[in-house]
Amino acid sequence: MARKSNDNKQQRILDAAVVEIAQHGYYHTTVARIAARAGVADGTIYLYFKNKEELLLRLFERAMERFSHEGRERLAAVATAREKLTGIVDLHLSLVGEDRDLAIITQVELRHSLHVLAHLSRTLVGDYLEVLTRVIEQGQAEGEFRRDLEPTFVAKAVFGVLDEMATDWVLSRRNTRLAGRAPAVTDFLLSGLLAPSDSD
Amino acid sequence: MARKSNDNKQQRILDAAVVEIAQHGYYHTTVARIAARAGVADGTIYLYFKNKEELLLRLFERAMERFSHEGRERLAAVATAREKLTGIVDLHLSLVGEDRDLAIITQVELRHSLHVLAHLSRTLVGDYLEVLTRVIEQGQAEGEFRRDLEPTFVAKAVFGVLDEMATDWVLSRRNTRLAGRAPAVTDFLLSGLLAPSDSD
DNA sequence: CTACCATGAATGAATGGGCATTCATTAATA
DNA sequence: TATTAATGAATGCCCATTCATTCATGGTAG
Repeated sequence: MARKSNDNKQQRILDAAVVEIAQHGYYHTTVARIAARAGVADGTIYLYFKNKEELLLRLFERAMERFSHEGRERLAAVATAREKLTGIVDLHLSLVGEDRDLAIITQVELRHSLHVLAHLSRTLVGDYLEVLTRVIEQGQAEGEFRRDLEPTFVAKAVFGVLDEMATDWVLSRRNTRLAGRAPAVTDFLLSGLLAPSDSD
Repeated sequence: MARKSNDNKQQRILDAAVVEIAQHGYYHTTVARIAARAGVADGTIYLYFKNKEELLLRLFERAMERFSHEGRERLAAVATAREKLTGIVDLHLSLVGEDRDLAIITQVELRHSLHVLAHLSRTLVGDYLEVLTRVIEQGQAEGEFRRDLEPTFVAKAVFGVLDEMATDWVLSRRNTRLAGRAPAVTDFLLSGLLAPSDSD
C-alpha cells in the first residue's frame, strides 16, 4: 500500500493514542504501542506527527474543534445570557461525559506539565474562557446578572466548577451520566449557596 | 560525616525537589539534579525515599499537613458555617499563593497521571472534601444555606472554584496576591450570579 | 588520654533497561 | 520507471537505581 492512503491513517493513530494514553498515561505509553494499536509501523507515526508530544496536543485540538463547533451552534440558537450559560454547562458536561478515555486525556494527561498547560490555557482554553466572559457581560448588560462581579473572574469560576465535576466523574468509577449534573451546576452557579433571605 | 546526621537531610531533599520539579517538571527532573541541589549524593536520595515517585507524593503530603493543621485551628475559632466557609476559602488561597514553586507542584505536576490523581483524590483531597461537606451540612442545619443542594456536590463545586483560581494564578505570571481574590470567591459562592430579584 | 574498632551513613561510578527517533530498504501506485 | 508511502530494525541517549567502597563517629580497652 502506498499513495492514495492517508486514508484515515492520521485519525486511526489519534484514536489509538486516546485509548493507549488513557490506559497507561502519556509517559508510560510507548510510540510503538500506539503504532501497534493503530495497525501501522512505528515510523509511520512520524510521517503524520512531528513527535510524541505533538500527537498529544493534536488529540486535544481535535476534541476542542468539536466542542467549539457545537458550542457556536447552541449559542446562536438561544437569546438570553441565562439560556446561553445553561447551554454551555450542558454541552461541556455532555461532551466530556461522552467518552471516558478522551476525558482521561483532557482532565488528566494533558495537564502533566506546566509547559503544556500554559500553552493550552493561552490558546484553546483561553478562547473558551473568552466566550464565557462575553456571555457574562451580556447578562450584566441585560440586567439579569449581578454587575458587581468581574466577568473574567466569573468565567474562571464557572470553568472551575465544570472542570471539577468532569475530573470527579473521570476518577469515580461509577456509571452515572455526567450530563445529569448540569441542572444542579447551573442552579448553583446562578443562585449560590445562601438560603433565600427571611423576607421571602 | 555520618551518624547524628539525618539532620534535616530529608527536608533539604524535599526542598530541592520542589524547586527542580517546579522548574523542569517531574519527568524532566533527574534524581541527580535534585541530589545536586540538595547537596547530597545521588544514592542518598534512596536512603530517605523508596523511589522518585514516592518523593513526589511526600511533597504533597508535607504541604497538606500544614494545610490540615492550620485549617483545623481556623475552623475551631469560628462558629457559623458561613464563617467557616469564608475561612477555608481564605486559607486555601493564602497557602497556595504563598509559594509559587510549591503551587506548581500541587496544581500541575501532581496531576500527571490517573494513578497519582486517583490516589490523592481518595486520600488527602478526599479528606479535604469531607471537611467541606460537613461545613455545608452545618450551614444547612442552621438554615443559612439552601437545603435543596447536595452537600457533597457543593463541596466539589467550591473546591473546583478554588482550584481553578489557584491554577490560573500559577499560570499567570502577574504578581497579584492570590489571597486577594478570597472575598470575591466567597461572595460568588454564597450569592451566585443572578442579580437580586426586582422586588428589591 | 590515645589507639582502635564497629557501626551505619553517605558516596558516586557503573549498570541496565527502556524507548523516542531515524533512515536504508521495500512496496505500491501512476 | 519514477515517485512517494510505509516499514521496522537499529541506534543512541537518557536516567533511575544499585552497591561496593569510603568516611565519620562514639564506644572500648589498654
